[in-house]
Amino acid sequence: MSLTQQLPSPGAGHDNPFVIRLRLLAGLEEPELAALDSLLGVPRRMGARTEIVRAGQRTDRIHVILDGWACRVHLLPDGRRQLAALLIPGDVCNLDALYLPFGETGIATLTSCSVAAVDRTALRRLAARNPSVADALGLLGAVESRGLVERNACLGCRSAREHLAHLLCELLTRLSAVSLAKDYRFTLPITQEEIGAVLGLSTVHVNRVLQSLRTEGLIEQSGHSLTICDLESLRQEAGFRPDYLHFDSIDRTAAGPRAGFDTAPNLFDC
Amino acid sequence: MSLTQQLPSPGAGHDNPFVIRLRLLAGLEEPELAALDSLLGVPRRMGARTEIVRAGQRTDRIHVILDGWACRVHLLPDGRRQLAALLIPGDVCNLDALYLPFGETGIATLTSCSVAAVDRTALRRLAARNPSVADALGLLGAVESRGLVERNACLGCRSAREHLAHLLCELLTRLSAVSLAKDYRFTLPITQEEIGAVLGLSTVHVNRVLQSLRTEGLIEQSGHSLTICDLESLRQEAGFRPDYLHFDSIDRTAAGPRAGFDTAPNLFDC
DNA sequence: CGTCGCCTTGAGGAACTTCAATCAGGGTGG
DNA sequence: CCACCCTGATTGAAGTTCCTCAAGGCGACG
Repeated sequence: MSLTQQLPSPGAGHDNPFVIRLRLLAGLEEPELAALDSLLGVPRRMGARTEIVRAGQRTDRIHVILDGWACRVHLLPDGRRQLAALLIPGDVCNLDALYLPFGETGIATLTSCSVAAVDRTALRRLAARNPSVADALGLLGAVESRGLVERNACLGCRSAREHLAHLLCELLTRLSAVSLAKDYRFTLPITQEEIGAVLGLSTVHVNRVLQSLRTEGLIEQSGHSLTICDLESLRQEAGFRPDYLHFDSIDRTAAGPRAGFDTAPNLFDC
Repeated sequence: MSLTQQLPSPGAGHDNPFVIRLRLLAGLEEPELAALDSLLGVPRRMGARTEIVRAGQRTDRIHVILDGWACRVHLLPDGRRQLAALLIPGDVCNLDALYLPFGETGIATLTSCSVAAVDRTALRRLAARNPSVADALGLLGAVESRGLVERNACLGCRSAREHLAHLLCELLTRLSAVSLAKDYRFTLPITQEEIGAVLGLSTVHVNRVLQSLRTEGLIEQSGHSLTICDLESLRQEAGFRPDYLHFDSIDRTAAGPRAGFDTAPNLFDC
């Protein structure tokens, strides 16, 4: 689970969580990492709750979170909003803007953030010249898509409790990968209302479910710090399988079928 | 809305709905279309409700629906299933397998289907040689991702009625693009249970909501044929905006901000 | 000390589910 | 041709989950 020991490696910008992610996910090596790092402009500091990309507006830059939390906000015509993703350091905010510079979903910070950006045409040119960059981008997109499918399943099938448990498991895993969680503890710097917007639940209900997880000893909260006391139970309840996050996709590509699926039932016999 | 008049054009396989989609979406032209068409193997005929790709198993081929309906099935560890997408002629089933040959979601036919396939490495090689193919694949992926985000919003924010109305609007639009809908009428060859698995609702509830749409004269059903009697009301209720389907992305890329978004409120002021 | 944002709690209601039974249509075997 | 069966649509009734509204509490900050 702790994938972050092999970090030390010389070169520019390797404290950069985006670089960490690319190395972990896509196995990118030195020349490409440096090229990408140099395309990223100077990080911009932004306050909490400010827009990075406004919904419906053209974007010619791909944004990357280096520090802080942000989210993708999908606005419905009548004003309701669904958070389509929580973005943590290392995450690309709007990869789809590489091909679709317009969209109904915006990007906004949740906490104060440090955000870097790449021009989309510059990135596409780099990818066209450099196949392993192209592959890395393809992988990033595919993994993002998997995450969306998983969240769909959460929204469609899972109860509020399962869904919240799933989110916490996912956050622990993702934050661990960029060294932002230790000993099952991490900072959860967002409000219950925002959690509700991710889960498709009301604030009140999020509160009650969190509370029940707390009183049952599955998690502990103090201030903005959350610790998962019983990961195994939480994972079990959530039906959480970290595979879809693909923090180890390199070996995976060469591996055999996944454990637990060898005897998977026919799709229509369940 | 009828985007399919300019079809006549010489060349191989242009009755192929996949080719139609690629032309519409990515503006691909003759040499690339022919190259793609030649990579696609001989279409395979498959019966209704059979697996195309089993969840958890390695896939080295990208599948394309040429005829019939299929779906992406996401299995939860405990056996519940969520349909992550309905696939109609012209749709790519598992584009993400280009980069991630393993996954927790399978592909299965719903009706009898004709399905073609490409080897993933062959396709990647073609993309590496041919930038406009690479762009087309990128676009396909981005559009798919947009669809997932929209469905997330449906599952998270919209009521059963809104969600169903949204699905019907979406289907009309997508089917129209491949000439499978005429006069607001199309064939809906799937059961209410399957609709429920898409919407995250029980069969019984789907039945009741469909019924209310029918009695209010918004839609008509006879056998497997569905006609939308009052598209405007349906669209209004659903909050449906076809933009995310990107059937016209070429012009869109060059266009200004979208209508209705110029005055979009701040993400946090709603 | 007052205010503001956020968490918490209670009560009542709406949306949706589950269970169970019935109905309608199409195909099959006799 | 008819009895049978199987799938899928339909209906009713009872129960859960989650929502809305509304009020308090608590800590941070000016």
